Amino acid sequence: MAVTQKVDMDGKPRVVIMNVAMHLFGKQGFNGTSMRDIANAVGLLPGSLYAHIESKEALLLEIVADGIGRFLAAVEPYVASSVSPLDRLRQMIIAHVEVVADNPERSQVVFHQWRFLSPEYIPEAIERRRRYETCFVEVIEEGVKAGLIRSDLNHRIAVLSILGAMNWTPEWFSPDGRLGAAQVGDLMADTLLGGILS
Amino acid sequence: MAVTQKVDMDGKPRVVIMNVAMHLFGKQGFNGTSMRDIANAVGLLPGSLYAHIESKEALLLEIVADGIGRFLAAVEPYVASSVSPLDRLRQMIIAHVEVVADNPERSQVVFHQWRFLSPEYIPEAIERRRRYETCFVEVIEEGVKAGLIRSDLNHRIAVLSILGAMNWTPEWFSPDGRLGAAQVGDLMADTLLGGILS
DNA sequence: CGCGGTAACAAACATTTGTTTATTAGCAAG
DNA sequence: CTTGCTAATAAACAAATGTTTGTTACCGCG
Repeated sequence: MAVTQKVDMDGKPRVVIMNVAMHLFGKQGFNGTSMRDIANAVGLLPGSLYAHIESKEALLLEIVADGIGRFLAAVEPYVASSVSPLDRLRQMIIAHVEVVADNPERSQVVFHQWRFLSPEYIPEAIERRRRYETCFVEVIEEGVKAGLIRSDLNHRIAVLSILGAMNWTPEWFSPDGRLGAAQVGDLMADTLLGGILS
Repeated sequence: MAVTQKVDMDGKPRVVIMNVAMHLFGKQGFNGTSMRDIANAVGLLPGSLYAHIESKEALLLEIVADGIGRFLAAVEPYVASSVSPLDRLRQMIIAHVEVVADNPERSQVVFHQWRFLSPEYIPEAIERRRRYETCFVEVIEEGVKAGLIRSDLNHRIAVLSILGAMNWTPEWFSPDGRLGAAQVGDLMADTLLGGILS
C-alpha cells in the first residue's frame, strides 16, 4: 500500500531490517506497515526476512523495548545527581529531546505503537513507561521540598504537562531544522520551568 | 482480532456506527480496526454496514473532519475576544481539554489517525490543524506585544510545548477521574502560563 | 575443484481484509 | 391482504496479510 524506497544493504542484515521497520512503523504505524513494505524497502523478498527475524511482532517488541531503554538510560542518570533539582529537570528535558531527535520515528513507535504488542508484553511496557514518569515526579517533588518549585499547583498535572510537551516533539522536530536537539530542549525547559508570563 | 462488546442499537444507525467506529479507531487505530470489528460492536453483519455508510475511509474522514471542527469551534471564539490575552489563553486551554474530555477516543483519532486518510484529504486536514495552532500563536503574540508574556523565549517552541501538553491529555485523562475537564484545564493553564518555579 | 552452510529466491499457504451481490425479513401505506 | 421500501442476512468476491516451504545461488574453506 505504501510506496517505499529501497535502502542500501550494508551492515548486518538484521540491523538493517530493524532500522527499516522502525522507520516504517513510526511513519505508517505497525498495522499500516506490511512485511512486504519492509522487504521492499530493505531490498528483499518478503519471505527472506524470516532468515533474520522471528516474526513481525518480534520486530515491534525489540524496537519498543530498546526504545524505552534509550529514554530511561538517557534520563535516569540525572535523577539522583547532586545538582539542583531545577538543573536536573532541565538536563532531563534536554536529554529526552536528544533521544527524540536522534530518531523521531523510533520515538513515535515507543509512544504510540506499543499498544499493538501482544497482551503478554504490555504490562512490562507500561511498567517501564511508569518508571520513566516516576523519574520526573521524583525530581519535581524534591524541588518542591527544597522550596524551588511552587507547591500550590497539582504536581501530577504538572508532570503530565511536561511529559506531554516532550512526547509531542517527534511530531514537529526536524533533524535538519535550524535548532539542534539540545537547543530545543533548553528552550522547552525555559518555557516549562519558567512559564510564559513576563 | 479485537474482542469488542455489542452496543445497544438505539438512535439513528448511522450515528451509532459513527460512534462505534470513533471508539475503535481511537483505541485500536484505523488500521487495527476491521469492518467486522465495527459490525460486531454495532450488532450487525459486516455487509449490513454499507446500507448506512459509503466506505471505511468515509467513516474516518467524517470523524476527523467533525473532530477538528469541534476543536476549532470551541477555541476560535476566544481568539478575538476582548479580555486579556492571558485570560483568553487560559480559556482556550480549558476549552481544549473540555473537547478532549468529551470524548478522548475521538481526540486520539483527530491527533493520530488523520494520517491514514487518502492523500487527497490530507492537505485540508493539515491546513485546519495549522489554523488551530495559529489561534494560539496569535493570542501569545498579542500577549507579548502587550508586555504580558516574556519576549525572551522562542514563541514557536512555547506554542508547541503548550499544544503538546494539551494533545497528550487524551492519553491520561479519565472522564471518571476526580478532576473534571474544566479543573484539569485550569490546572494545566496554571502550569503552562506560570511555570513551575516558585 | 568440490563441499557445506547461509541466505536469497519463487511460489504457495491459510487468514483476514474491505466490499458487493442476491435474497429475505419487517413494516408502513393503500 | 397486498404492495413497496428499507435494511437486514448469507454468501461470496478479489486483494492483501503474515508466514512457510522447497529450491537455487552464493561464497569461504578443504
